[in-house]
Amino acid sequence: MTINQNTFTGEFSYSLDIKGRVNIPAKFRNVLTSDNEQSFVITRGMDPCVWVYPVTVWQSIESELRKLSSLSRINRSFVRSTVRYASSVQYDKQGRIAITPNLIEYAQLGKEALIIGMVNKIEIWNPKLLDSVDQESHKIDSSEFDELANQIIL
Amino acid sequence: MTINQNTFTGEFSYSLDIKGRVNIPAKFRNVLTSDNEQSFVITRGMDPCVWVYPVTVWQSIESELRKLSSLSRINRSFVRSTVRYASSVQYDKQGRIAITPNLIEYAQLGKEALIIGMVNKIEIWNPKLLDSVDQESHKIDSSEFDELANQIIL
DNA sequence: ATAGATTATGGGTAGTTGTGGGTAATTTTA
DNA sequence: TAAAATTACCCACAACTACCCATAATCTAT
Repeated sequence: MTINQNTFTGEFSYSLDIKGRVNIPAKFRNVLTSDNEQSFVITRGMDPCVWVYPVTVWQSIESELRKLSSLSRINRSFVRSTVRYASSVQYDKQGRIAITPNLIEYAQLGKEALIIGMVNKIEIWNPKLLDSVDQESHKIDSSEFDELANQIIL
Repeated sequence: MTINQNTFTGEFSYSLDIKGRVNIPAKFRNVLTSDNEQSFVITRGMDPCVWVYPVTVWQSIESELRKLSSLSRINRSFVRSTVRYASSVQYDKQGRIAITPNLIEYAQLGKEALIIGMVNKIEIWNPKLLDSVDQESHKIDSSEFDELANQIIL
């Protein structure tokens, strides 16, 4: 067991079945710490995709949110939009979680589901949608992109 | 005389077998520190080849990525594109790692695999592809090499 | 130079993983 | 309250992967 706990990388093409279930890649399940009790929190991503957090990671996000004063209007609206669509799900014996219709619609998920490890969380995408979002942002941000790459990648 | 740890130099012609496995040269395995637990992280190179990092080296990249807040669109897109094709692999008793179909396709790997030490990481090339990329870039780069000369002394 | 160890390559097998679908329990709706 | 829909839990199977052993080529040391 070599990888960091609760850390996700890599890309997987899986399918969303008729009941709205997707498999969580075995590699991801295997690095999930046991205190998560096979459960994730799924919610809307900032991009049009589904975000999947280990519950323990989500809990630490919640405690950050708690620190934000509700006096500020922006804070209230940020907290609301973050928490509103979040729900906790446990994967079944085959390693699948059920995505709520709400989120399926939001991420425009069809049969194909692209699952991407994003270090501290997992994203579930409609592959075609990701393509277009990707191209879009590459056009806009390429210089800032290079800057980040210079800082981080060896 | 001991060589630097986790430092790779030299070139090797190995073969990719039918199951998509390549041998990591013994010389490379022998300089890999034990805290890597015989594991590498493989991902897309900037050139059309496969990059192979010792896990410990990759982890330092990961911890930089963790600092980037997902509130920023550029950050999200940067993390995604960096981590998307990365996966951790452990070499077997014969010293081989399995290259994912994804990466085999990206690097256009056939039976021949050229393995090159790149100091802090390893590159796996289709030898013919490297030839053409090499010739291409020689035309372009000769002026930029002069610029590099200010930074590095050989 | 020769024996022994190491290294590169091939392939077999058992267990794991991804996917589909069935059935009973639970919730929702009329 | 009964019917309909949804959910939770179960089993089955094909494809894949991890792990094992075998062999030939290469290197090392005496």
